[in-house]
Amino acid sequence: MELRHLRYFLAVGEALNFRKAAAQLRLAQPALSRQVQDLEDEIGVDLFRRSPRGVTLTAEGKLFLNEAREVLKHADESVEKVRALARGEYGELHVGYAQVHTVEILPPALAAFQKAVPRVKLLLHDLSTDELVGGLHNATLELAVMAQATGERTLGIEFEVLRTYPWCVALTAAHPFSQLKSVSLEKLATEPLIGLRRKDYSEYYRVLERVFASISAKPRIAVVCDSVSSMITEVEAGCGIALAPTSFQLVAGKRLLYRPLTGTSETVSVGITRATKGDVTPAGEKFCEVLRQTSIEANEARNIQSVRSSRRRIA
Amino acid sequence: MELRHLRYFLAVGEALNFRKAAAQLRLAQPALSRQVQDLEDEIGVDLFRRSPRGVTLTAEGKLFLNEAREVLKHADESVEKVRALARGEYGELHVGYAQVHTVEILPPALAAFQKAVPRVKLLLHDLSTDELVGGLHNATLELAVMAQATGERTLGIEFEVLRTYPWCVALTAAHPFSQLKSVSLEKLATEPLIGLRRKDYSEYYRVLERVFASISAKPRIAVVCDSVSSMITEVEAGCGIALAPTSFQLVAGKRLLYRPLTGTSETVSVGITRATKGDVTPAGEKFCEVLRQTSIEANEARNIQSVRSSRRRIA
DNA sequence: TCACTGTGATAGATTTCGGGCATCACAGAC
DNA sequence: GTCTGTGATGCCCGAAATCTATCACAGTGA
Repeated sequence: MELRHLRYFLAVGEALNFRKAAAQLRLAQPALSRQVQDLEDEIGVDLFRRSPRGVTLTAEGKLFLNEAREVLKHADESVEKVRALARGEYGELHVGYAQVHTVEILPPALAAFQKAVPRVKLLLHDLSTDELVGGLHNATLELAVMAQATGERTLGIEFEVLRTYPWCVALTAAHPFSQLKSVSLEKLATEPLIGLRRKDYSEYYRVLERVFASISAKPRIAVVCDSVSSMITEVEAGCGIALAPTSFQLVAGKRLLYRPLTGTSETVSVGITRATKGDVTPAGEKFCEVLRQTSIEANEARNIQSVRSSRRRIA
Repeated sequence: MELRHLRYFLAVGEALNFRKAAAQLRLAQPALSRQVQDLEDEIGVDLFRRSPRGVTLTAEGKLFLNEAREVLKHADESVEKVRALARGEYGELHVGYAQVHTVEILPPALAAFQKAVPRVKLLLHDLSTDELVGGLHNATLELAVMAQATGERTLGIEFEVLRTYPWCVALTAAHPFSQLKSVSLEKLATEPLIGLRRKDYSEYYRVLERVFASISAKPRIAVVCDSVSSMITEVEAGCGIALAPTSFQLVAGKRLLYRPLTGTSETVSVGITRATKGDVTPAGEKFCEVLRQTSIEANEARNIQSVRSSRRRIA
């Protein structure tokens, strides 16, 4: 049995007339008769009652008509799915992300992506930097949206900047630095800091040590936190101040105050990370495109805003 | 696209080797390669990555492998269903029945039928005699298990006896007739009877009048009931006695007493009723066969019992 | 009553295409 | 290097799907 048999049977079953069905199929009537007969022979059941006045479906024919319709539909849908997968409009997409660095980038991208390709199931994995890199290496993750990682583990890893955040100092109104317009690196070096656990946030330490090395100092970590949310709590509780990228503000919001850090041009680059020879699916490429697009749009919106505020300052 | 393409693709996708897959399909390798290429061309997506060392599935290929498997399974199952329908092992079967007359016949038949052909969905319709005959005529019902109907409406209706029940008199211990071993027709004619509504039980009246006509009498119906259950209640309440087939005992049980009716050889025949030119499906025929078989078995069991009880009487 | 119409089936010719054979090109293994 | 095993390609044959022409049948209508 071939799909041809089902297509032909379906046409006859719907037209209840071999000649008309044959015309619809752009086929001569005898060919159609023959194929339908072959089908009946093969399944060993009469599907039609034939008479010189036309055909009617038997009970078996009625059942098989629905079945044939479904099988053909199933086959069509299967092909469509594969084509959609190839176009990046269907399938699953595993994307890792770093919570703190992506609060600004990810939400609009997700919204735009779901609108553009609703049939792609986007599976988000909130992981630490090390886990993200690991996931990309072992292909658990296709892409990651995160701060740029450095060091040996990034061999075979590609990074594409979407946005950069300068570093700032997070503190409470009670802290003396809150009186300053900005905090210099030298001043910061004298302060006990709230830091993150080295095990999960090795990148944070890498930056911290690089920045302080530029003034031949070492950071004094007074409290070690295992997550950004506890870091916020610690700072809020007045246990110390924290060095963080400005994206931090979007997470902590008005719970804390923020001051620019001077004395370094170090920034945090946030963007798309992927394995160099990890195969990114069409859906993955599409998601990258959406990320780029929404990032550009967000940057433009921010620039317009900053132009406006500078105008206000001028005025 | 034909099922052949799916079968071939499936073989290659599972073997991940064209030559081995071709051997399994009892086909030369080039033919298989060609067909799979045709499939890929048609859907416009590469399903395999080919190399001189073998083949691997692409992501699209993996998806389509499952789809192909399902479509082929779907097609197979469709054919199997139609064949099962033709064998009477699948489908729906609408059977009407008369509650009172079939308490002995139907339950064992249903059990045996469900065991024999579990994939047939048997739909039972508890209806009055007139509704049953109507259902057979308009093909709502394929078969009915009921007491034999007579009169004009049974034109084009066939009946096959499964069992006969003599008539008896149902009464309470308080009634004087309860002292009798049996009740003669003449005695019954003097009694006010509990009857059924003529509208729904025309057959009952036909019999009643025929029986009493044999002694040139007319039945005195004191109370008219619209169902057998209310008839039982009326008799139980002492409002009168009722003429009923002995199958009645199986419904009313020990709530009432029963005495044989003498003076008539009239019996109620219960069996299979069908429309003469109504097409009975294989499943319907199968159900008839089960009805006959279980009826025979039940009759044999009853005969053995009656032999035993007569032996007891002799002893 | 008899030609006419429309039905599906059948017979034989034709064409299409699925499949077989021989062979090629390639990449590891030895 | 040779050998082995992989899939692809070119060419041919034959099965089978299709086409044309025709038949057989049963209503319809003049």
